[in-house]
Amino acid sequence: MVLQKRLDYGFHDYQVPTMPRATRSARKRSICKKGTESSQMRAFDLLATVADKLLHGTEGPTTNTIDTSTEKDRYTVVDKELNVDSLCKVEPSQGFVAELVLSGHDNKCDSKDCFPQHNEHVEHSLPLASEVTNFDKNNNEMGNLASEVRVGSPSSKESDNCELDGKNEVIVKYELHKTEEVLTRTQDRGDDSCKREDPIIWDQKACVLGNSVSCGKMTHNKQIVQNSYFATQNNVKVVDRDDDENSSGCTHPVSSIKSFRTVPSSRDRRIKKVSASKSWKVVPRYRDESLSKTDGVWKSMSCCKSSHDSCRPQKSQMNIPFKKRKFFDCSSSVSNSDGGINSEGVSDSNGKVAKTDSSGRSCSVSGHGHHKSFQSKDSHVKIRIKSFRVPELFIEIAETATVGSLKRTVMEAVTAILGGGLRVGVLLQGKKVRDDNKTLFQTGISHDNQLDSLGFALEPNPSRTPLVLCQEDSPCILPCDAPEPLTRYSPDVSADHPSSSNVLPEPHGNSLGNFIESDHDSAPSPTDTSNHKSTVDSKALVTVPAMTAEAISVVPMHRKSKRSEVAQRRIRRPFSVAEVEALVQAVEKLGTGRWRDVKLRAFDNAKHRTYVDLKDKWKTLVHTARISPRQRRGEPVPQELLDRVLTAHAYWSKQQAKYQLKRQPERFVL
DNA sequence: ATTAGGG
DNA sequence: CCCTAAT
Repeated sequence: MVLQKRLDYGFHDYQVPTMPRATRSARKRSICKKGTESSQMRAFDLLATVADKLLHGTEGPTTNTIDTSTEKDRYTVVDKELNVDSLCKVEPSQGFVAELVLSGHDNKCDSKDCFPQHNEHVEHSLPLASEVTNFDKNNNEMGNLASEVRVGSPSSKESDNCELDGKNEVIVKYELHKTEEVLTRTQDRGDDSCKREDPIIWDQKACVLGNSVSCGKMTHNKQIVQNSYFATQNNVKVVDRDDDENSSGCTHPVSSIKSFRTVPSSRDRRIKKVSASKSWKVVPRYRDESLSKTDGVWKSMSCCKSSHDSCRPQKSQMNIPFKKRKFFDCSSSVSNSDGGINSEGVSDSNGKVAKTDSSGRSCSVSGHGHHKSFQSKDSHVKIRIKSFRVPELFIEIAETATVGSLKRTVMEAVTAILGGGLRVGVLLQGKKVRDDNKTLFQTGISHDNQLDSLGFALEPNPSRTPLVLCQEDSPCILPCDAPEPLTRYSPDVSADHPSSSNVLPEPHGNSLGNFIESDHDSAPSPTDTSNHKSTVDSKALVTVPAMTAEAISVVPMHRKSKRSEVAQRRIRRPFSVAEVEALVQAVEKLGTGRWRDVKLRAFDNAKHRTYVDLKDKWKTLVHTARISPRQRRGEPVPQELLDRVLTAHAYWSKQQAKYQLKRQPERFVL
């Protein structure tokens, strides 16, 4: 057939190259495939939205903030699980819960009611996380609230003497941070001080940073929390997720959000694939440690460790009665136990939000009480997640790497995690919302309802990996799969040596398409690495940005299990003019329909360009050539090339048509 | 493994 | 770019 076809196209003389064929490895991404897709949508839309926000909000700032200097070679972000003291039952499992904070009102909450009874745990948020800014900016109302939180870092408001259930006395200091600051803070000193090279350390000691926060067992301690973090204990929603997986998360095994690009209207977002990556394992910590970032500093707190150490992965539910929780909600935040990520703040479109329930109640938030009037008409639910924490992430990078590369590396790692290594869970009133088919409204997640009790959790995709629980002391490390480092460069090699610093691949000789970049430029596509799973299973936790020439290696820390690769969407690599030129030239010669040959002829060295990519590029080139110049985006392609595209396309289309006509009769005959 | 198309 | 169906 093939040959026949080629002949038809007119390439009688065509010779099959001896070179290796470029193949696009099949990805095994979807462990859970089809069935799940459609079903997961609704609630998932929300999740997707969140994810998008997360990514967007994060990117810039996040990367920028990282400061290598403090770190040695390794940068570790560790996530601790949070626990509520008394409630401590909650075990952190692998999931991460987002903490939602209701925006704003808190300031006002003087009333004791507003505060959580229990200690709060402070969470340590990943720098990344970030706050989703922009969101709600438009709302004035929100704006106020939001601004309180974020803007004006310097300003801090304090509410003192709030007592929580009498147990704890909490002094809350609100500090407003600008988003940036928050992000920025990432590593700074705050971290340093608490930096855990050794997670363990953290547990025990409470780090006190900044002025105010001290961590420790919180139970009856007086704590000062800055920022919105205070809220919480009550709200803590424990996630049962862990083991639940069966029931819960697993429901849909999966999911990775297909694309993070968000559409403005988040609602339509769909999540498509399920990724199987289970790989991302978070290390469960049995300790309750939590870090909080308060002023930019991260603090860790440990709570009730002993009791909790029990390591029950399970479901710990909230001990707190619902009512109380609500109560507490005023304060606004919901925290989660595990801590994967915190998000703060959920608000509905009106700034009012969060308080809904509570509003009526105790929170004396000024004026915000319940103004239904504010509610959005469109019935859209707006959610603001201030920050997400990312699970433990280890990155190893050469000292010689630039800060910029580190930033990118971290960004990539985070993106990878978010994109495929984690799945998002939705918690409502402490319970996991498992039915993805329900609409938000049906679930109760509506603008005027319960936003305060809404939580998001980042959970590792269910992997088969056994969960390893950490022992107390060794909490750390662990369980994770051992994702292998992805290095795009030499995936295979690197796989074996996780720590190996990678390196640039040496440029190979070019073949025809020399101009085309060879792989090394290319970012590691998960695909590439994963393909060779034979070597090891690497999870692509991290991808290294292509542009960096520097050798970077990111290594996920835990490397034990082997297994699956994370299916991740390949990074986008726009075609350069040179590539377009090569493509056009090849197509002119070979015609359309012979993408493998085009690949071999012109892109043999560009491993990241598959024949499918070339075919797609041609498709887009044809489209581009047909639209007006002003509608074109990206790096402008010389008109001359576009003209050639049209010419070649027309020519080959005609050829193909001829071929078809010619064949038709034959078929009938047959 | 490739190709062709839709998304 | 991804995904699928059809080759």
